[in-house]
Amino acid sequence: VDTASPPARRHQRNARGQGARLTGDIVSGAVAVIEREGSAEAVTLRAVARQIGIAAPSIYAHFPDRDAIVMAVVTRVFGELAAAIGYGTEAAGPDPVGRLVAGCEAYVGFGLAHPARYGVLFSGRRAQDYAAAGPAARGRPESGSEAFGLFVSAIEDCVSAGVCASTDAAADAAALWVGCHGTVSLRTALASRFPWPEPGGFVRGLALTLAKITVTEQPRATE
Amino acid sequence: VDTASPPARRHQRNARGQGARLTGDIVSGAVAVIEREGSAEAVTLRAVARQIGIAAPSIYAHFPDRDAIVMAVVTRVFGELAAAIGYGTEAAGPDPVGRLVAGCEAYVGFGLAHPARYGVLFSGRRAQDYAAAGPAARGRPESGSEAFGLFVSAIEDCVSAGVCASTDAAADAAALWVGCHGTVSLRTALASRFPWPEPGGFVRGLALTLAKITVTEQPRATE
DNA sequence: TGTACATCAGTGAACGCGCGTTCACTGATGTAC
DNA sequence: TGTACATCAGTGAACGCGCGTTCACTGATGTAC
Repeated sequence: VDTASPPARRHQRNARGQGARLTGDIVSGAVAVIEREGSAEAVTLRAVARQIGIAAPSIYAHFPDRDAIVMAVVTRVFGELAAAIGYGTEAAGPDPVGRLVAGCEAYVGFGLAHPARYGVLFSGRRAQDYAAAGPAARGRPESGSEAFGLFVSAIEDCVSAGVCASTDAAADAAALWVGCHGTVSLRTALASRFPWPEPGGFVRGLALTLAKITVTEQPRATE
Repeated sequence: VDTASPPARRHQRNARGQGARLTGDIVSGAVAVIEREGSAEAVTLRAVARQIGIAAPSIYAHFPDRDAIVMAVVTRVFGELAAAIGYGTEAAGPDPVGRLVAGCEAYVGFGLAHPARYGVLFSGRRAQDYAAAGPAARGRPESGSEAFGLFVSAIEDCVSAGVCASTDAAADAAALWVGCHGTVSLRTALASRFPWPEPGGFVRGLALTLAKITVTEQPRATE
């Protein structure tokens, strides 16, 4: 592997008072390294510094150590994942079943489209602690719970609409999350070496089954 | 982390003609390192050598490089997993639904009991290739498929017994595998930071749902 | 308007470490004659 | 029964590398007087 790639281009010095911008650049550089190398192990201070064209010690003004960078990456990627789910859900229209299915498809779609980034969320033994307790997560209680909360409300909406037999939204949301995560994780790991059913229908079926949906086709509810 | 632990004890030299025994010891040592450090990243030639009390270069007589050791570990652990599933299934008795549920519980139980070992199976981007194509896997076609095959036959047995609505055993076995793997992976990653339902009932419900079981209590079929 | 100074943003060289890998080797054990 | 030799199982020192981290520093820019 061509690990020691040259320093791309020299990072342009930030203006006085704008030094904090480099913090974001470092996180972006770490994500770029992860995407290029395929794993969070590749996030070293020197690799990140090369990626964005700075000297390695410059990072210490922004992060106390390597783990803090990975922590910030986890927080950012959890945000991207939640945004992808939210976007997919909104694009699906008003039908709660359609929204739930679209949210799950968006989750799986994000994970399969960005396997390295997705993997960072669950690879580190302590990644989840970073996401919840790290300095970059100030203001938001638990990044991991954001995705879970979206699953819970999707199920609750279906229950309210009378198309879902769930009596414990939290438990069924956990099953839904397990299904979506398992799909991404297993397909990514075993890749093409396995005769997988096509993801589209598979995820839809998984979502409808695990969420205990009773009426799949919901004709325009009000109008 | 106390990485550089002392060499435990000196490995006793194998008798003439028994040099191949060290091959197995190296794999066992690698598994021990993984269990102790929690990740396959910790498997270095020197760490494994320290673990079993040999000099690092001695490994080259048995494995061409580091990756080959990890490959052999993956093959061994896939075997352990399949054995655990088989044992759980057999202990459940003759009822096909009970056997299917027990197999899933054994899968999840193995994964939660040995998270580091289980993680090796799916962590490396190429771990699955090792399991199928590596020299240590000679004679068995695809280690990963072993677990999958057990899921398929469990579903087929339920269909034969008339207690399962599955019309595509392979697709439903994939869903079952996704559910079991997702449970292990997500619970391991998020650990106690999340209000998980207790594993027992959760896995049972997941298995019955995903396998499309129609009759859960099967009174002694014949007798 | 000038000038000394503080601060900011970031650098370059160096340290000690564990790593994979190579090399020439050592010492025990079996075997041909 | 002896002895030279081949083989086996494994060693110890050394290499060059990328790493995290430290240290003293540089040069631009704003600010007090």
